[in-house]
Amino acid sequence: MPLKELPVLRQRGVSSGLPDVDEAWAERTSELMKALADPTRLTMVASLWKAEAPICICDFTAGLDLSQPTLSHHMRKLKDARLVESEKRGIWMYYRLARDLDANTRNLLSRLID
Amino acid sequence: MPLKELPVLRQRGVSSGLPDVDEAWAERTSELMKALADPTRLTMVASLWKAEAPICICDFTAGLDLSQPTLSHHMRKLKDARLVESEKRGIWMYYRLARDLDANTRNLLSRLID
DNA sequence: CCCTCCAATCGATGAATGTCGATGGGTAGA
DNA sequence: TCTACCCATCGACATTCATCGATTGGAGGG
Repeated sequence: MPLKELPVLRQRGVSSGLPDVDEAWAERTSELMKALADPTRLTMVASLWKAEAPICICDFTAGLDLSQPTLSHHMRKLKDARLVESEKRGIWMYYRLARDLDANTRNLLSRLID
Repeated sequence: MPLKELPVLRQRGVSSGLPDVDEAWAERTSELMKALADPTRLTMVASLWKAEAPICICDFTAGLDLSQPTLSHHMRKLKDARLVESEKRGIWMYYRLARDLDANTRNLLSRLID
C-alpha cells in the first residue's frame, strides 16, 4: 500500500516528534552487535551454544582454518563482550558461554542460532 | 560449579566433535549484525520501529547531531541490509522498516528494542 | 633439566568503516 | 527562470579491524 499519510508540506524547524531512543542503550547494544558482527565469532558462539560443554581453543584451530592467534583474538573479543568465559585445564584453555548471561541476551542468541 | 567433566588427556588430531555450524548462516547473519553494529544505525532502526510511520531523513539530521551525508550513508547501509525501505514524496525521502522483514528478523529487533 | 605442546600477546599490514565538506541532481515555489 | 531546499554521491581522511608470523610464558612428560 502506498504511503497516503505522508505530509507534502512540512513546517521547517519543527521537531516532528522523532521517537526518542536512549543513547546509552544504543551504545551498549551496538557493542553487543559488534561482538557478533563477524562470521568466525558467530561460528564460535553457535558452537558453544550447541555444544553445551566447554570447548578447547585447539578444537577451533583444527576446524576453522584460521591461525591460532586470530582465533585467540576473536575469543578475546567475545570475552570482552562478556559472552564467553574461560577456564584453564592442564595445558588447554576451555571456553564456554558465560553462565551469567542475562535472559535478554540469551533469548537473542536463541533467535539467532536456533 | 567447576568443570569436573573436562578431560585432562586428549588424543591429538582427533576431531572432538565440534558441533558443525552452517557457514552460509554465519556469513549471512554476520551481515545483519554488521548493519546493526553502530549506535547511529541502531537509533535509526529503533526510531523506525517505534514510530510505525515513515520518517524523513531531515528529521534525523535535526535530531542526531551528525552531518547529512553521514546519515544518508548510514541509511544506505540499512537499506542494503534490507532492513529499511524508502519512498520519495515531494522533495523529502521517507524511510520505514521494510515491510517484508521475515518473522525471525522482526522477532530479533523486538528482543533488541523492546 | 630439556623438549614439546598450547595459547596469549606483540608488531605489522592491508582492508573496511565512520565522518565530513563539496558537488550535483531533483523538486517546489516565486 | 531563478532561488531555495532536500538528499545521494564523491573524494579524502583518520580510525578501527581482521589477519598473520614471531615471540613469550606455562604446563607436562621424558
